[in-house]
Amino acid sequence: MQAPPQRTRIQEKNISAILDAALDVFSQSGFRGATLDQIAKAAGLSKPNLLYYFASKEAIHVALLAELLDLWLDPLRALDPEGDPVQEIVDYALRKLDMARDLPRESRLFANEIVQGAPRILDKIEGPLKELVDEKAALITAWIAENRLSKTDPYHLIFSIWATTQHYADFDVQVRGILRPKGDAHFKDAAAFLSAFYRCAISPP
Amino acid sequence: MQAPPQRTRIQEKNISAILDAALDVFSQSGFRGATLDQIAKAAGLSKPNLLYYFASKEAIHVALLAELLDLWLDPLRALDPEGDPVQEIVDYALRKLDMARDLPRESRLFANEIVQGAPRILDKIEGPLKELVDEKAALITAWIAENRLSKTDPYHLIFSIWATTQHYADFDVQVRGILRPKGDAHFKDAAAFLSAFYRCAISPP
Amino acid sequence: MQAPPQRTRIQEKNISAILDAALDVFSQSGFRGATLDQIAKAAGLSKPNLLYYFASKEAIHVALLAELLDLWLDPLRALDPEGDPVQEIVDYALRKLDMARDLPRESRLFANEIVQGAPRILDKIEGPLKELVDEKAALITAWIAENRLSKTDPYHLIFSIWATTQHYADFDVQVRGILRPKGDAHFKDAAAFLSAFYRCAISPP
Amino acid sequence: MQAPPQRTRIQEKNISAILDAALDVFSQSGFRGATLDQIAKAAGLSKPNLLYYFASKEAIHVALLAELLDLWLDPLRALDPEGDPVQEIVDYALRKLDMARDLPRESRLFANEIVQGAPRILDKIEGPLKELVDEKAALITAWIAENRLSKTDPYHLIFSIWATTQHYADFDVQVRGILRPKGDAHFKDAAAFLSAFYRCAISPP
DNA sequence: GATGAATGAGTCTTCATTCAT
DNA sequence: CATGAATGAAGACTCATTCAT
Repeated sequence: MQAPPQRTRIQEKNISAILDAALDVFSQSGFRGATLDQIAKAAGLSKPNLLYYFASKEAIHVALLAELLDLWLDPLRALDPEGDPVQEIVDYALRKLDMARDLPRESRLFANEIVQGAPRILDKIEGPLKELVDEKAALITAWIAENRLSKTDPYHLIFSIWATTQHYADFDVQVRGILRPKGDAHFKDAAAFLSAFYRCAISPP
Repeated sequence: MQAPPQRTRIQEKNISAILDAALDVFSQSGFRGATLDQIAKAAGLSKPNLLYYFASKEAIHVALLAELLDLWLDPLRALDPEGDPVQEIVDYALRKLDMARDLPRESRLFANEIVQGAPRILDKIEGPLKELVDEKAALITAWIAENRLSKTDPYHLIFSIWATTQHYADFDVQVRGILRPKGDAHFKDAAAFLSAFYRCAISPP
Repeated sequence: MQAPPQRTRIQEKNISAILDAALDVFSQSGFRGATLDQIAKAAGLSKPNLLYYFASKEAIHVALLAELLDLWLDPLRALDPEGDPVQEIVDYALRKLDMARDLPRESRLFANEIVQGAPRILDKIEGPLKELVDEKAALITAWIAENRLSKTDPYHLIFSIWATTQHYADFDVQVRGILRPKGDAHFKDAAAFLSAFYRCAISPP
Repeated sequence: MQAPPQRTRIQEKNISAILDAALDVFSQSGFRGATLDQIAKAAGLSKPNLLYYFASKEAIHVALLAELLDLWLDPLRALDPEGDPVQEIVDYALRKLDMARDLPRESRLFANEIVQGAPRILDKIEGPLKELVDEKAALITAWIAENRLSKTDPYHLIFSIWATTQHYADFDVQVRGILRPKGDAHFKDAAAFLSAFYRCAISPP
């Protein structure tokens, strides 16, 4: 195990600023659409100074994805074998919905990346993500075997939770365009909808 | 009102080739990531020839979106006031899933566009799309009022159908990465899952 | 065998202009020291137009080296097994000296490349060049065996001819600095010197 | 006249390290191709620290050339008016060959510089170098007048010695490419060749 | 209709040098 | 003495678009 590289306060601050700016820009424009100029401006740094901290545009993107993947998977990790199955899953969906509301940039960052074939994160998908999903799918399968959930495919259940919740971040502009002129209120409606929806769909007969 | 310009067979063929090539490229790389070179090569035409048929890169993209929007909304349009509500909605979801399987490029084209704020299609969203959704939401509301569907928010129901079905096209690489080494079989599983899911969630008590 | 790509007159002209400009610039500044701006200016073309004809700066350099290698080796190739050994070798040296006088840019191009480790031409050196030298060295060895030349190492003889003649191109500025204020007259002196020199050194006892 | 600034041991050591690193890098990549980063890394110092000791990249290069010029000319300086002319000249060539073998970096440093027009050392060439060569050429001329050497142009004789010996350092990669798979043995062969060669060419009739 | 040729405006990246401590 | 941080200037290369035929 390697000692964590000691970072000065300036480094800490600038790296943070860069990653935050990059999240802004990458999530809105995708990797190719984003420019270092935009990121530099958003971070309040000069372009070469960006490259003093990160070797390349791609390195920034990769660092960002790596940093956020954990955060992104936390709700699924929190699925508790000891909890009540129906409640656990509904809670999971609601937590994901909260993240879509509170961290839409992060959601769109991943959406952009994956829609375009995940060229910079495929290994993470086929590695740690698959492992985690396999583990939780096994848990759900066990719950079903114990008759504590209705019979459903655990993988597609998880996919549906991702889809229905991230939709509110990734397709935000469409959602708002259709629900106009409502404001953010729709997240409460969505929560009610999804809550009822999943409860009904997975409650054991 | 002007008569539609008479198109020769060559024009017809080339425009088709361009749009098909553009669909390939834009859906995979997004607007900014795509280059006219790629499109020209895929279409088997020279770059200036592309611009003979379309005024600009953006014009190709816009034409493509416009052309596909109708196709894309057909399943929703087909929601039949005269049909059986539950069956209609389940069928709608399944038709959308079929489209995700058979026309993933189209799905990703829209996904790319909307994730990045729909800069070239926002008017369509706030216009024709909103109208159509409003209409069908009213239909669903009516069905609920007649007690032929369980009480749910019609807008979020529609969003959830979009999300859960398009997910299999837009996040295809992630789905496959997690379900590996299965092939395309997962679409059958998804159909079964979604069918049961929606039937359960919307059937009237 | 592939048909040679048909080139239009414009292509012919521009490619020539680029290669000639590149020879100017690369031979004077080396690969790293040369800039596309300089080459473009010398060729009377815009920088992107350069890259319309050659994929990259390196491609120009490689094309140039490839084009000139043949020319560069012609004098050695002309070493005639049927001729008089001493005369053949003296003539070879003199022809090389003529080339150093008439094509100093070409000489310096190779000098620059080889001094820095020949990163872009090593395969040519270890391939065609080595083969040609091996062949001619064998010829010299045969001549020696027939007692028509004095006993000398053929490889080092060839190296010495390269060195002594190309010196007048590669180290031109030094030669002129020392011989100042003479003009080009020194090439005649050099020819006399080398002629006598080699004749004496290789004539059979 | 000012007293030479007293240097601490640290300064002495660092300046040495910088010059040695610079020799490595400049001789391999030329002035433009070399970067301060490479030199700093090779010297084990930080980049700003380099510039504490030398005002600029160019200053390092100039210091290096100046430092080595003396060393480089020592063999010629050693040409002894009291010695035996033929032996003196053959020894000179052999000493130069030893230097090409033992100090190839130094040779390539000058080669790089001179091939590119000697922009940073032209004054040295036209000054001290020319003077020394003039002096030794006069010596050779005197020897010839005394009939102790064959009649040859002393300047071109000196050039040929430079050329044939430095060739083994400057064009090392080509020499090795052609003589492959021999190792360093070729220096012994070269010494034998040059020794016989010059002895024959300059011995009085 | 079609295309070879050309380019202006970017876009990422490098690098010698300076600043601040 | 030493270095982490920062940058202006330049450099290679890209690309949508235009020109000329």
